[in-house]
Amino acid sequence: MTVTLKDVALRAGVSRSAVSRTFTEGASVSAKTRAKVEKAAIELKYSPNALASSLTTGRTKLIGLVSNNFHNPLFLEVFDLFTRGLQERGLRPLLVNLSAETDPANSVRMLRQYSVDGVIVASSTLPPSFAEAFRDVGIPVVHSFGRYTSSPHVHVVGIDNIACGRMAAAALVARGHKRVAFLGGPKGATSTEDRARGFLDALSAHPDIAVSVSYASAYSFDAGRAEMIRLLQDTPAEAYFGGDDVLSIGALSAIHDAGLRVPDDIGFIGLNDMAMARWQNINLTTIRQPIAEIIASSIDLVVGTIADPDRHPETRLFPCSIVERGTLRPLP
Amino acid sequence: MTVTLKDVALRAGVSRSAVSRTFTEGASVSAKTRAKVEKAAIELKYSPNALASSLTTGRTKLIGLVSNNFHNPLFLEVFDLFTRGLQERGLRPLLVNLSAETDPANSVRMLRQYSVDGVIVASSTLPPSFAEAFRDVGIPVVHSFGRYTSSPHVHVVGIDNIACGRMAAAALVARGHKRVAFLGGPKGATSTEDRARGFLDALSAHPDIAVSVSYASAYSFDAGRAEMIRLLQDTPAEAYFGGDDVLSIGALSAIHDAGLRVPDDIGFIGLNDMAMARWQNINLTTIRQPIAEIIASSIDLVVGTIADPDRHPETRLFPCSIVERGTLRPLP
DNA sequence: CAGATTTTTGCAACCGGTTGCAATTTTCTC
DNA sequence: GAGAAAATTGCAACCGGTTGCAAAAATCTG
Repeated sequence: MTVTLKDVALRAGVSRSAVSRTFTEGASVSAKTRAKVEKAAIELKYSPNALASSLTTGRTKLIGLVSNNFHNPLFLEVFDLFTRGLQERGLRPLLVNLSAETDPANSVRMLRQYSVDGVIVASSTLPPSFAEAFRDVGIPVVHSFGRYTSSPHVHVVGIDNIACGRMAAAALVARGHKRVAFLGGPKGATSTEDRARGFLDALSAHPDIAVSVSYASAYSFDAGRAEMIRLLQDTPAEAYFGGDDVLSIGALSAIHDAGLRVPDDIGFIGLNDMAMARWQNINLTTIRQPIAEIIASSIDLVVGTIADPDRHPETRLFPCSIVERGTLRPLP
Repeated sequence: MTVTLKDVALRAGVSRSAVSRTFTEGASVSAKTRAKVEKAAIELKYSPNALASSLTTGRTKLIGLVSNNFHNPLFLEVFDLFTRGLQERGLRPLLVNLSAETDPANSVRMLRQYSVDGVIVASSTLPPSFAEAFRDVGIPVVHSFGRYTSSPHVHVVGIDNIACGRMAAAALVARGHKRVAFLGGPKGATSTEDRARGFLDALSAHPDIAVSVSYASAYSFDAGRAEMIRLLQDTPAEAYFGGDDVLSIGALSAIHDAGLRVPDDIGFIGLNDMAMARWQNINLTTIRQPIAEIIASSIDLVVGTIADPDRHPETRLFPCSIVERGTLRPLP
């Protein structure tokens, strides 16, 4: 059924090595044999078996793409960019959906069985130890959207969440709000922890401003809405920094339903700038995370690490910026 | 660096075959050797190379998941369900992002090189010929969200788009609307063509109702909004059937911005019932497409076809139903 | 055109597994 | 405990490729 090297070799009247060589970049083949082989290959519709060759070359061109964010619309953009970026370099994404799993053991085993050349962990909630589990078994790995550490054990590409927290605080302070709050994502998420830290840190310099913090159970519309509904039962703050965009959108829906107006009664700033944030019916003021750059850089890094496995772990943080839209009142 | 069968065999003091057999379901190994092998395997952290074994078994457990819908939030749900469903059966999704490509040649070549056991084409816009290209080279394939044909050449799992068009028409008719319209997705998309057909077909029985049709350039917020803005320059219809949910949400934003109220001034019904449709700030009346069933059935079918490649092509259509929310006035 | 150089080629071993077969060991039967 | 049946085991060939090496062919040199 399947056409192999041998079939092509037979038909072309050459050795199997000759066939292999015509399909190997930079191998030594005369124009004459190459022609014969290519002719035979086309006639037989031959296409080389990438997995068989991986056995000797040690390269599968398979990249494990591991994520646990299959409910945040931002991640559709992330998967789009990752898959396209990988494909452009001739790499194939093997997708792993972690769901609620946080133990790397299964993913590591599975991706090792498939001899992936490298792994990209795309998650803003998993701890650094997750990606480290891949490094521990010698698989090049980069953690995208991961947490910064001063002495990283694996490559991390993302944003400075602490700085983002500060940036959000500054934006609210600049607008003269006296009661502000952080409505974070799930409490254990590294990104939420860091954003909270930066936010509180920046506000500690403003003793006249009242600050509060609470957490939604997930980076999701429903969780953001539920938490905001809870907050509205008491006296809410004047302005909120939402843990991310989708959660903020959920919170805003609760605010509208309560008959309050945005940004007059309550201001909101999100984080991510996902495509939906600029939809005219959402129009969310937010902190833009440059995901295209993060992803391109992650791919670069994993490719580089495949080429040089001893490469020193690196942290690449990209600057974020505020995108002014309609959920935060203008600067005075 | 990597631990192989031989290393384990050596350490356990048995033959390579014995090691292979302990890791093969249902092979003949004594409890004693199995114990020795497992001990050695654990000590060496051995895990079998799935690709090497695929060479002899002819099974990679790799499934190509091909899609061109990386901008429609519905497809995040689709990818989530597919990846989880495949993983549960021990299958690994190799993701292919078609972007704007509509020629199957590249995907076919690539997925053949990786010896995928089967392919799932997840797209409501690609023509049947796309999936057929896989069947032509002997790869089991199912087209999810594909177009129904009476004598299919490949498996198709999805909904009856023509019936959905009729259902939408009936919903608008039942509400007494006299000027209705279909605001479709991209003109070439099979799903849009069929929905338009069903819609128009059902309305042809109502000569007193004025019908019009137009097309957005994509199943996207921006395209839906742009087309609606165009429509609002003239006299718009009283009620619209939107090609899908995300496009409908875009159209609704234009309607709101024009100062018109929904559903009083203009009614809207979408299609898909993606997660966002039930967000309280969207609250879209829509036709629910049972994606979980479609996906589970697609996986069943591809697995079944891998087991029996001569299986006759099958079309499985799932019933849709209207989900009443806030964008269509209640039945009189 | 002979001899030296370079390029091309095929052989054979190998990558990490699986599997049919025959030999060996274990278990069963009486 | 002997003989037959069943279970286990290792050998060796194979899956579809790649690659070092030496032989063969082509090209260059004077």
